[in-house]
Amino acid sequence: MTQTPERLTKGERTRRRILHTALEIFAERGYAGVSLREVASRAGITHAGLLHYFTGKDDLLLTMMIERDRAEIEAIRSYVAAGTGPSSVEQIIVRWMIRDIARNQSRPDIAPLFVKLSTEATESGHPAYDYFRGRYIRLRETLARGFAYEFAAAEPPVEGRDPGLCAQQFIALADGLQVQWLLDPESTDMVASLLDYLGILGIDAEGWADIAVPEDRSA
Amino acid sequence: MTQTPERLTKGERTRRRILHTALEIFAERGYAGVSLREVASRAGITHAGLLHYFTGKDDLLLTMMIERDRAEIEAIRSYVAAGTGPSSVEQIIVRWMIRDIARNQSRPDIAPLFVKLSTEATESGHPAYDYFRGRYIRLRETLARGFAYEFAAAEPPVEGRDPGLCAQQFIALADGLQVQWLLDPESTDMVASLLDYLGILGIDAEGWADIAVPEDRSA
DNA sequence: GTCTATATAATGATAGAC
DNA sequence: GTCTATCATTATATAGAC
Repeated sequence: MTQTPERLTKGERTRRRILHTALEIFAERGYAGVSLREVASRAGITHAGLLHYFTGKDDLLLTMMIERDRAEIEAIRSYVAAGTGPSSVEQIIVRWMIRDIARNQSRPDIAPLFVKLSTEATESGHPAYDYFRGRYIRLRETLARGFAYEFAAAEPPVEGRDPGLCAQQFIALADGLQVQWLLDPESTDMVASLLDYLGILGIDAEGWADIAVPEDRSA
Repeated sequence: MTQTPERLTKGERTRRRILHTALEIFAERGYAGVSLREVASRAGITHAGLLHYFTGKDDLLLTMMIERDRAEIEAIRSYVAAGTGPSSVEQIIVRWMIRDIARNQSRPDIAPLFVKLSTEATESGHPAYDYFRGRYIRLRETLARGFAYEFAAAEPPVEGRDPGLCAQQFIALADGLQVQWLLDPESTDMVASLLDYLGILGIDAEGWADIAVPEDRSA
């Protein structure tokens, strides 16, 4: 389905290396505070070389975000397709997010990026404003269906809670915990906090952080 | 206790105007993405004029944050002192935060600033890293005592919940909701969401957004 | 595919006039 | 108390060599 790295052209490999590096640096220091020269340098080329692949800084940012989203969505789909039980996205999305945050807590990757960029992008006119707006809306919808499923599947079933509101709260909680965790990792257990929230709702999420999921194969 | 604006020296008035303007612009577009020239220009002076009052950009940021904190703490203290009932900070801090967010939702002010800057400052080495780290720790402690009070005061009293964990969740929720609200104000009711969370915990927070509190008198 | 060289603009900061 | 003038640095972006 996808080519193995060895069979990629040199250009394609460079392009991916740039995207990977950009993700790393933007995750560390946001968008406005990072220069193309630095991204390029850490990717082993000059900034002029980088601009051979992307028309500019905005293009790099948005390409990176969209590419990353695509990979995430594909990972979820393939997990569902190969799943041992769950046969739709809403049946695994809440667990997926828990597992995702658990993984990020032990090996930070994309989460700090999203939190930093999403706040930075809240100013209308920011190159990623539309992207993030749409992303949050879609995520909230998907997660709302996930909560509706979990409420029905819970033992006993959860009554009287609005899945949309819970989706909103869950996302907010995850984002906000990320900030506290980045500032003070020792005193912030994101997974425990999220599982506790699910517990308050009446969802027994014991062990959700440990569900087996195929790892990302991207560099 | 404080001098009236008319009696301030010209320099002091300018200094305050700069701080006020900086807060506005940093709240809009973060720290890294804003230039001193822009702050100065919107404050009606040149950037060299601004640097007469602050040693540099970092100094402006930190002075602004600390000054703002001081005003907030004083406001809480004076509310408690003049209070009709509650006689300590922990008895009103949860309600205060709800009211504060309600006010910010109708007239955005300082909240977008804190969310944007706090994420930006999560990188160690950022000029405001230490400040935000300390601020979150203090806020969490204060709020934990607040939750302990509310749990005991609830009807019926709330048992078996960790006030510290709730404080962490409440702050995370407030921060995260702010992001969603900034991106999509129509579909995000921060106050309703927070009151719902308190409701899940067993705290009846009906009307907490409307408690009367003396307004800030600062420009 | 990546480089050097360069154009152009903006930044944080300083010195010193007024 | 605020300005103009200027500096050194860095930025994004382009043109064209190799």
